[in-house]
Amino acid sequence: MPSPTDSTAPADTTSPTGPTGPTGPAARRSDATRAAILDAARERFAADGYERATIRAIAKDARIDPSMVMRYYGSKEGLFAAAVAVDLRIPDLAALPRATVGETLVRHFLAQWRENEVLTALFRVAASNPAGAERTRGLFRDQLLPAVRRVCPDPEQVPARAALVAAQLLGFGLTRFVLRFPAAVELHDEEVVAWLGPTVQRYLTAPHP
Amino acid sequence: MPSPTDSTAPADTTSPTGPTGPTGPAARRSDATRAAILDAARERFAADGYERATIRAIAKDARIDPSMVMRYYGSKEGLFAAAVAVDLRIPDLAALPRATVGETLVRHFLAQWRENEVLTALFRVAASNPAGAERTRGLFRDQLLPAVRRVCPDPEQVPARAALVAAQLLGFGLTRFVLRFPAAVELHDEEVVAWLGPTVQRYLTAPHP
DNA sequence: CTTGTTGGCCAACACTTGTTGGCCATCACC
DNA sequence: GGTGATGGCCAACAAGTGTTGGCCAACAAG
Repeated sequence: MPSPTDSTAPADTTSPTGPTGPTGPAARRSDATRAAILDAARERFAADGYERATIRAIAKDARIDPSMVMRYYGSKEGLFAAAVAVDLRIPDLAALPRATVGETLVRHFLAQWRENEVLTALFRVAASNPAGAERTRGLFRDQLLPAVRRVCPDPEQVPARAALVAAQLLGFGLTRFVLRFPAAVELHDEEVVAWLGPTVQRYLTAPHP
Repeated sequence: MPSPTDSTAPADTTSPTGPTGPTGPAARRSDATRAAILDAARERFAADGYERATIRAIAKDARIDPSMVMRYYGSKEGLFAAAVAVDLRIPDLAALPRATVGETLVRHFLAQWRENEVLTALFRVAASNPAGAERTRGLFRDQLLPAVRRVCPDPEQVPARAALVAAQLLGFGLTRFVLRFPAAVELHDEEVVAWLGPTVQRYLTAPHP
């Protein structure tokens, strides 16, 4: 499986737009199309899940031919991998007042979930697609676990505490953004923070019961 | 959409096994096959989700012809509806010591989830299938909401508290049984009760923050 | 102007899906 | 024994899927 960042497109040996400027690698004419495909893919995966988000539908949304998707991303799996490359940008919990880590995390995840439909796409797919599930486990392992480690002194307890935090945050995201329980949708963000904040705080810092 | 209990099979006007006994409606010769189909369907839906759980695969598991599935359940949607008819059997929270409702609920859901793979099937499907999502909203509305109402005096707060409970319980079920985060799988049930019990207790009985 | 590369589309392939209709064996009942 | 319903399978259909290869226009380099 190709990494999320590389494409299966022909290697860019020579830059058609002249020498690469100092601002980054050469911008190709097709970059706009590539981005349009990724946007459409995220939207479709978030709305329909993996199987029903067809390449034809994604291509139609991006206003290009389905075969272009294959040329740029190799396969549907490659497209998915590229579309849901997520960086949670979890703040450094060790740099915060210890009593506020719970509330901070809840606020952060609410914001992330709302502004990035990629999370909805990822979890919708993860529920019924092995590759998607593996991707979420990677997220947990590589991003949440290290963050929790910064706030929990006993390394032995880190996985359990991180799992509890994940269950709570992911559970609320699921009920609100994926399953769309009306009661979860209608809660104000401040209420959510007030309820979930202390829970996450306890999972992170309370002594093992 | 047919109700979960009725099938699209030809109406049983005359009982082939003689007059109906006092133990219930006539047992038909095909009942074993019907049950085998439902079992196989639950297993496949739980393992693969809606789209990849093909009727052909389900029929193969049940050792019958795919066309039988159509005859007995009308369509794939009808089969799904029949396969994931779930009764959570939530205990009457008003009959319990008020301080134990949280722990009781957590224990109850852990048991339900483990012994009934139907929950895994339902939530796996719900994440990417509108009909499945609607089904989970019905579960929330018709089974969890009334249970919470029995323990919460203020009707105005019931939906929010129920949503929080659902988020926590469903979130853990998701991480352990659907996404299979190792850290969530390895937690002992008693640890889960010790951590989640107080959370659910607070969501149910603590004063509005 | 020629030439080679890049971006793009069209048409098709091979396969799987849900679904349907027809045919045959079995069994209860007259 | 006849007869009709019931349980079951086989073969096919139409639609939709991911994927592939070939063709064409635009444009930069020589």
